[in-house]
Amino acid sequence: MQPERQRQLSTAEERRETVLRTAIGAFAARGYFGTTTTEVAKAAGISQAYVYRLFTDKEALFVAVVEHCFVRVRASLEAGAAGARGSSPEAVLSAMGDAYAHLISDKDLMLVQLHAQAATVSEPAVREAVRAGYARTVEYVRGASGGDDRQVQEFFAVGMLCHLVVSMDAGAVDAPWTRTLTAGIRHY
Amino acid sequence: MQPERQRQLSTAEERRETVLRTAIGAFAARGYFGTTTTEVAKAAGISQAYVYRLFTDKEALFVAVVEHCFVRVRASLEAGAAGARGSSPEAVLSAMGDAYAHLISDKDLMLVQLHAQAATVSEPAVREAVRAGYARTVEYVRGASGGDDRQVQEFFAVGMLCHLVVSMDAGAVDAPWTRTLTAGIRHY
DNA sequence: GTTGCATGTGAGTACTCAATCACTCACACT
DNA sequence: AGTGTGAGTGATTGAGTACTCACATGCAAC
Repeated sequence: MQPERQRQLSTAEERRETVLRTAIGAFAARGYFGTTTTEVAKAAGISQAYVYRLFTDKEALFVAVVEHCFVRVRASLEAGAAGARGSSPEAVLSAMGDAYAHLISDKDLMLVQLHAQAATVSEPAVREAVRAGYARTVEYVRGASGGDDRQVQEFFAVGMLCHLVVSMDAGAVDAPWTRTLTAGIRHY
Repeated sequence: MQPERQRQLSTAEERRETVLRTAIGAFAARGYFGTTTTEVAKAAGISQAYVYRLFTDKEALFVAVVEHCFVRVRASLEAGAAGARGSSPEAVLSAMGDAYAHLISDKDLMLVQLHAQAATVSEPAVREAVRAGYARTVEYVRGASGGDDRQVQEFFAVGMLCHLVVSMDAGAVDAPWTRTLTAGIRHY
């Protein structure tokens, strides 16, 4: 027998990544204030006490989750843009929008962004993370698409409208007003 | 002396209105989960116990606050539209946007809307209130402006972008990315 | 002025939450 | 086998939390 990987303990770094991944699902439903560290621990399959060995406190945990979300969003935009390199700004923005629509077909990622935006008001650390996340994302979208201010702004405005539609689950309501708001918004 | 109003006790209905008005400021900072009923009581100048005589529970209180916000938003849009009656859809939408910008120069109203949107995910009663609020608002904007689906959708997309900008306090950050996001967004 | 009812509160209850700590166990290395 | 270190947990704590209830007070009508 080879000395194949058989240990039952993970490294702290692996655990941290597991927590970041699974905590998205936990925070998605009830946000920063409404989600307990016990729920996060359960989602990651560890004890609540151990959460505090991996992250200094609940705020640091949430901030790490938010940063993780922004990284994933950017990765998805990059993948989308890669398929339309050299095209017109409109085409690149459309490809990015499409990639993003795929990314958030699982709603949790988007919901965490929404909750982070709300928590921003009272939690300075979260505000810094969200600002930094949008700063990088806006500049990336501008650079990769070559679009002007107007186009980039519209890209994010539509993204925000998307957040509204998803949070209300407007897709589940068939009415003129939901059709107006969701018109042309891709979802998979 | 006339029998002028001199009583020190309010009617329950008056108190309820006071609570709705002042609770906006309380909920604005930390949202549904993060705000305590004690804070709401303090803001209204009554005891925490009495909050529960005026509203059946915290959820009903928050829902009432959210509905109150939507009423105020609609009133402000109506006032804006009144000043541009008979003009082109673009002009009416612009007047509405201007009225809304004035309304939310005090950020609390907008922040409550944002927090309500977030709470929507896990609180069905809040979801219903938010859906009903947007349903009426979308139809009002459509009817009063005479704009088509595309214009109405953009009106709300810009509104959502506005929420993002205010929640992050992007106006306080002077950088290319904030200038891109806030370009053309009125604030007073 | 006393009766009846609505307004309003102080002092709780039962519970949950973030955070801590003493502790056990797994593993690599000698 | 022995030892040092990092992974991981059960039990607990102290500070809130939503919500309740017995009781007080204001006020109008008779």
